[in-house]
Amino acid sequence: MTVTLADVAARAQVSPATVSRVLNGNYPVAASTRERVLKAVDELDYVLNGPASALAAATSDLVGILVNDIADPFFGIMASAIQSEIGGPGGRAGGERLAVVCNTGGSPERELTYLTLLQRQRAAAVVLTGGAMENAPHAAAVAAKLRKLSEAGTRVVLCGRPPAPDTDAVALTFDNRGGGKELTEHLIGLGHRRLGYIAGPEERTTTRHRLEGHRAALAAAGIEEDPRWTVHGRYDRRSGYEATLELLRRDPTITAVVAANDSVALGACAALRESGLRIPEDVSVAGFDDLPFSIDAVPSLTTVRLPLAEAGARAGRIAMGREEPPPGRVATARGELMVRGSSGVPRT
Amino acid sequence: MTVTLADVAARAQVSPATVSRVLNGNYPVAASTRERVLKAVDELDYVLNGPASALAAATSDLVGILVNDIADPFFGIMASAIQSEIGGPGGRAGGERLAVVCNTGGSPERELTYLTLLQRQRAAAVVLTGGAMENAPHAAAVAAKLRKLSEAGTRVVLCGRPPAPDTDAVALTFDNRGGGKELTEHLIGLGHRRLGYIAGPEERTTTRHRLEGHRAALAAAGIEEDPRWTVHGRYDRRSGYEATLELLRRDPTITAVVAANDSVALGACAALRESGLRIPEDVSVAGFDDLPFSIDAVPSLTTVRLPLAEAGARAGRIAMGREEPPPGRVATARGELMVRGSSGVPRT
DNA sequence: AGCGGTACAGCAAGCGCTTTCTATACGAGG
DNA sequence: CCTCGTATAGAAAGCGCTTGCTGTACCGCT
Repeated sequence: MTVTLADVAARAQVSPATVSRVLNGNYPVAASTRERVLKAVDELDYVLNGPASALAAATSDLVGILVNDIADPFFGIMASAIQSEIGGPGGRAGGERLAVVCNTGGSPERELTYLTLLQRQRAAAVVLTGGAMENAPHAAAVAAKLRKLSEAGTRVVLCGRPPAPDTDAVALTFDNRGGGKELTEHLIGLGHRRLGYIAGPEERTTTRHRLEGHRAALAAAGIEEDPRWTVHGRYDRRSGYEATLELLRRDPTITAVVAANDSVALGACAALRESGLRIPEDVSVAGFDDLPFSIDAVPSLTTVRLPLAEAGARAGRIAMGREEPPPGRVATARGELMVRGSSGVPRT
Repeated sequence: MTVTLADVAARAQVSPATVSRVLNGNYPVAASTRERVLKAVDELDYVLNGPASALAAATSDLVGILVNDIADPFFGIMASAIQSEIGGPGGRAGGERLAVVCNTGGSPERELTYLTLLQRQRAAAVVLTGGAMENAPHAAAVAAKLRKLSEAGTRVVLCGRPPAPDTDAVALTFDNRGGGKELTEHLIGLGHRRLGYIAGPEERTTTRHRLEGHRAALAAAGIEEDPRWTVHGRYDRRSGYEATLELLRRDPTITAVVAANDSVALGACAALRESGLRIPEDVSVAGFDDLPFSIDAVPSLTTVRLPLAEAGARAGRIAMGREEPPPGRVATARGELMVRGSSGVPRT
């Protein structure tokens, strides 16, 4: 029924071993033989059996990319960059690899299950993107899994995620804390003293770091934070909308809203506008990430640009063993403050 | 080194066959034995070898999802919906499947290569999303590939993509033509007579269908189209920005810009605004897709909502054999016109 | 002419699992 | 008490490929 290596070998009048070597191309094969084999492959329309070769060679060409939310461009951009370096089809790399994107939906169990699935497939590498859960048992479980994966020869890279202690995973992190601090400093510099903060989900490293940066800036400026000024939500627009309304309810005198990310910031803008407030005349708004649509908002969003594509590309190269891991296995990329129209001097 | 089925069997004092049966759970195994095996699996931290079982069973639990651009929420939303139904970890489905998202970047070769890779992995199902290339040789090559996949038992589903002739792929298409027509009719109804159109890349079914709908509406209203009014570009914001500038240069008197999709529309808005034109007082703008950010634009975007998530979910279920394919293997979903702030009555 | 070396090609032993077929044990029916 | 059906476990034959090792020419050299 299906064509096998043996069929090709028979047709080319060589042994299966030779066909395998032609296909893998790491062993000397005479040009004439190679040609005969290739011709047979073509005529028979032969397709290698992936599982069989993975089994025999004890390696596979699968590379897993874990993302929290595939519908969120934040992850899409990173995934795209990673994938382009993985080589996949069309990539610069030689051996074709199947880069697979797995959507965890931010759920710890799914994250773990995907890691197991990847381990089961004997993946060549795994890249985990985005913030990690701060739940201790889960973090430990993930760390254990990552250790197992490394042991089995799977390269593990964290992209936009803090280092995982007790593993030999390479981490390319973002300086979320520094970015958050800089952003809030900018607002304080403009004269803002009452700033609302819409944080992401709790138990997320990204959430915590950005919030810490924000608070550090407030503290440095001698501003005492009012607990009413912080609201937690999800990393989406809807959440930003609702949280802003809540913020306005709690303290209508705030002059700035700092959002967990750009999507949230957009939701915040919508809520402010519907509440009859002008941006930035009445309230300034700031986001985080600088996704492509942020510059198109009206007014365009003041935010912190994260080198998503660069980090992804680097993560991909490291995962492929095409670039040396950074010294100490950890590298931190800084964000860049993008001051745009949504932030201004507060009314006095 | 690595734990195998045999190790588990030894530890549980049973034969490898029994362990396999416990793990696959389709053969009667005494409760006491099962428990013993499960305990051994747990103690040894055993993980099934995917390739080996795929080889032996001649099936795999991989499901491929092909997308044109993973960084584009249009695909992200569909992929997310598909994946949630595939079962993956956490899904409602029983057997765990690895849903993998492959990013073709809109390149025909990559599309083909990914299909081969998936074929090589003996994927259980493949879902192709988004518009197809209209390049004849390529379309034929893809159709041939899809036929091969079907023959090999891989279920093939097209989501948001026109049917592939001569294959038994199930197609869930969007009525891009009808949506385009309705959108333009709306603008004409408002009084517009000179409408610019920013189309997507040529040789893309989506592009062609939307454009055809637009033209059908013009024709029906007796408006003769000026060739200067159509500009082709990519499906991204940047392209919309540039195309709009070009449109304005060619004919500064247009009163409406219809974009290939929402991202393009946003770019168009930016260009118009920078050109000192108000939306919709001076120029109306319309998009397509109704992505989440479209409602947040200022003014919010008039567009055509496509049931991305619904179609994706259905495609996922069909791919899993959990839902009957539509009669005739083809179903078409209509878009819904969303009239919002970006379209209005033209100046007279 | 005889020798070692090089360049290929083939043999055969698995890789770790699934599954068909066969064996065993037990309770029920005659 | 013997036979038979039922329930459960094991033996063993692959699945299709890779790869270490073993030939076998053929070349250049002394």
